[in-house]
Amino acid sequence: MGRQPCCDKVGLKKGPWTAEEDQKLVAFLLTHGHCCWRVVPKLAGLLRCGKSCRLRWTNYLRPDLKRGLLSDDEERLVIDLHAQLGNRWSKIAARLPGRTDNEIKNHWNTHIKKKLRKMGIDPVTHQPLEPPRPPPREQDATPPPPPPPPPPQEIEESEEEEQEPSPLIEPHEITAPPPAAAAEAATSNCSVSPASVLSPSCSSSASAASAVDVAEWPEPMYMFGMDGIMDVGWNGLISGAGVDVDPFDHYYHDASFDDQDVWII
DNA sequence: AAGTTCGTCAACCGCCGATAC
DNA sequence: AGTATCGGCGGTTGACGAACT
Repeated sequence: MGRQPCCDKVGLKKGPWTAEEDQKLVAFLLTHGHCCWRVVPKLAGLLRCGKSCRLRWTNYLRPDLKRGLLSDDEERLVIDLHAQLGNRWSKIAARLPGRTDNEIKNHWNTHIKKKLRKMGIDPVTHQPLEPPRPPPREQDATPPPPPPPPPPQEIEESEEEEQEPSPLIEPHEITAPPPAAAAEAATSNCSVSPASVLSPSCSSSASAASAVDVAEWPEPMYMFGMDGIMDVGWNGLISGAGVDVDPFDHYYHDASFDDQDVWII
């Protein structure tokens, strides 16, 4: 006999989260924290499985999350860490406070990977790509496979554990901004007011989740002042003028992107 | 203006190690 | 000791908006 199932998968909602669901989850977690995700949806009054709640919280609702594009420094760090760690996004995310593995993974797949390819860098091996081959003749229709790429430089696990991880805020440390303060925070930064400190206990009843009036809770995208932050992006990075740090400058020092986002060497 | 293609990203899926029973 | 679930992770999907034709 093992543990109880996470969820019965029957009658559970899937797909995009609604504002009301977000409100319920945030209200519950900010009030109670979480001891096990399985009971969170039940206590919070959500028709979701615990796994879905955990994902929503860690990837979107967590108050310590940064939103917006990665900064130049963050991007460079992601590239460096990826060269060392490979697709271990959670390890990479641990080095970037306020960023999630999902966010970094998406950014890598949609932005960085493309840029590296344009530069002739293999995003997997971080080595120069093979130059484009001439059309194959009949004789070499089946060329020998290329030699296997060298494995990415691995960071020693022991060394990694010795290093101090980025101080992400634990659920029991999260402070809940009062709705009014949250609205104010939306215009400044993602800092939250130390109005209350959470306990990880989940012994209280679900009724306490209604302590935060749903009708007064701000829109989740704005509740922590997430949007509009760090909207720097590649335009500032590649335009040339006034660029101090280029994540790729250790690949090609005499190259840049033009206005059409085309790599110029 | 309408249709199509492309880019982005939130969310799901499935696997794995740890662990409760 | 064996079994089944939890929590976490990485890969993938699909909805949606923007850009293009």
